[in-house]
Amino acid sequence: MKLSTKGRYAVMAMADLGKVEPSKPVALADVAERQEISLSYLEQLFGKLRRAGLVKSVRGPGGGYLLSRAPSEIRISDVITAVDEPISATRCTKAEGCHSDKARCLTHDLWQALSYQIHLYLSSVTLADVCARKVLGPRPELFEEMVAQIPSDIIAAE
Amino acid sequence: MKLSTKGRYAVMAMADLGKVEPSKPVALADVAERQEISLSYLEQLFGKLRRAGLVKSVRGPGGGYLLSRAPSEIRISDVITAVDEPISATRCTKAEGCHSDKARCLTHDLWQALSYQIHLYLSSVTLADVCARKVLGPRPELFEEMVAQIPSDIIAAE
DNA sequence: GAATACTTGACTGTGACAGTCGGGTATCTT
DNA sequence: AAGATACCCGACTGTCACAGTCAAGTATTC
Repeated sequence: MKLSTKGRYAVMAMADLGKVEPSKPVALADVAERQEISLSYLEQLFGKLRRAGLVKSVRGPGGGYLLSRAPSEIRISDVITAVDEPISATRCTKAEGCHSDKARCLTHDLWQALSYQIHLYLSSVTLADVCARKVLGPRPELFEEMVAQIPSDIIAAE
Repeated sequence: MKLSTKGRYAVMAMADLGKVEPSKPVALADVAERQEISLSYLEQLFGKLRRAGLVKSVRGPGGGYLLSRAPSEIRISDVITAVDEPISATRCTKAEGCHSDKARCLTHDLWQALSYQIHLYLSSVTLADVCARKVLGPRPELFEEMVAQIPSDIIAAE
């Protein structure tokens, strides 16, 4: 199970934009330095973010990128889907396979439900939440329960 | 964002074991044929499942694998963590990085919370649930809401 | 003792991620 | 107009896990 850092880099960079005052473009070089991400790699990511309509670019000296909406109006799921490959957890397509093979469809439902869970969570958190350190999601009252249930090996240790 | 099919194969195979009567070993070759998974690949996965204590093996003719517990006592998260690499969504370790770099820690919290969400869901579903097609998770009443919120591009189309 | 079936390790191809490099284009400042 | 700034774009590379194959071995039953 792997959650790529690609989307994480994008969120880090977007949060960086969200923390300075709006209407002032931020140069990618500054973001790269503050977040310790390769400039060239950031350019790739921001190309996708721009095409997705999440940021606007200003060329020339003094230029850079700025958020196209308020941080509270940008969901983390928007950022993730803009830069990541789409979630593809299943092998059976709608066209074939699922009809004859019951067992495969059972897990297909499971994986689809998991995708929903992930997306539901990432949709519930906005850039503004991340900047304000409110990242516990739609049900903060469950956080203690969540932590208690997790065996340590689910998270890669050191 | 990618959810590997490795864990899915493992769940499919475990569900296959769960659907036949217990105490009768099932040959991997049968599972491979029913689930359309390479036999050699299945052998790899069941090696991990056995070392994790989820299945027991019976050697010799008439042998095979059987679940070491009742399907209702086996959580999907047990299966996933047995065969998958641990979830590693973050780059900053506890030892360094997180102290000086606030912005990185912000997304660190976010990704950790996401890992919790995923694990919470996968812990809430058992093998028996999968076999009985009850895979909506801890809050089935939210399913309609979930579906309504998902843009189609989050799931790889066709 | 032969057939069955698990067990193990080495090996290979593919694809996404992560990152680099080099050139280009638009725009502002002087 | 020139040049500096900074976005823009495509090609390229290394690494790693996944997905799968192959071959040899060991234990057990009939």
